[in-house]
Amino acid sequence: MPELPEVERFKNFVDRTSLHQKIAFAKLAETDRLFDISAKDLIHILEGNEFEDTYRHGKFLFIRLKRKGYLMLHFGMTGELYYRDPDEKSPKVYVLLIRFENGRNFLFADSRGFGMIAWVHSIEEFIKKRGYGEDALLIDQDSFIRLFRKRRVAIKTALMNQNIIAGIGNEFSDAILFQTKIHPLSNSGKLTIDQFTDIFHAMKKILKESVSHDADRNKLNHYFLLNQRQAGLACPRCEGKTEWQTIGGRSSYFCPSCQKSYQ
DNA sequence: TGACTTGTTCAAAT
DNA sequence: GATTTGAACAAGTC
Repeated sequence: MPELPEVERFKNFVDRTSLHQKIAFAKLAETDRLFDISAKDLIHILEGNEFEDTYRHGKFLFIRLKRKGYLMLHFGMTGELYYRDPDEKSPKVYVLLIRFENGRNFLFADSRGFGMIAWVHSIEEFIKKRGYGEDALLIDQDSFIRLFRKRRVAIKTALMNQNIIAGIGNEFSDAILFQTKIHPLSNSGKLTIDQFTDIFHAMKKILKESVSHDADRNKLNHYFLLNQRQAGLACPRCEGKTEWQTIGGRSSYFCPSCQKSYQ
């Protein structure tokens, strides 16, 4: 599922394929996932325009347009990008199709429809208005600790809350907490400065490494619970076995023997 | 057949 | 007002 590293991969994909080409035409499927602008206005803005540059904040991708603002894409659970020749096989169902003047198609597909498309005038304004936290790769240690110390929810729930920090989802939160031997149900406010410091460094390390491997999960097999997510697995660190529990409305996997809970 | 999965938002509760 | 909780959404997999 697209968390921060996958969105970084989409950003690199756009950089590699789609910048500085004139948009011949744009087509938007009927969708209720378009925000802050009408389909007609968005298409009007896109046609004749060019992608100039890209930015990522948490799980949001912003594509700066040569003329007027940014196209914002959020990938939900199943969002994907394609850049294809017209005669190349490409998904039949898509949310947004952009044809460049060179004849190639840029496609945003999203089979489960949890993604989002918007047009924004300013990235800062968008983030502020919706209350998203700082990006997980950019936040500094002191701010990180200050934010999490005052929360009274499960540490996993806090890590996944995009309004505290942006970019961590269900799978990375489990992997980070396994690394630090902290039970996902631990009360965030009850952890020590040392524990927050550990979580902070584990988070940066896993995210950076994942980004450097283009979000290829197969290259991150040494991070337990990132790819193998099921109950009853042998813990690589102790004699324990993984357990499943719903935390913050999401499936969580952890080792109850070596991940200690702090309440 | 149906339980389970994901990220985000929203409304209700505290 | 701030924070927390949990339901809702779609559709693919097992």
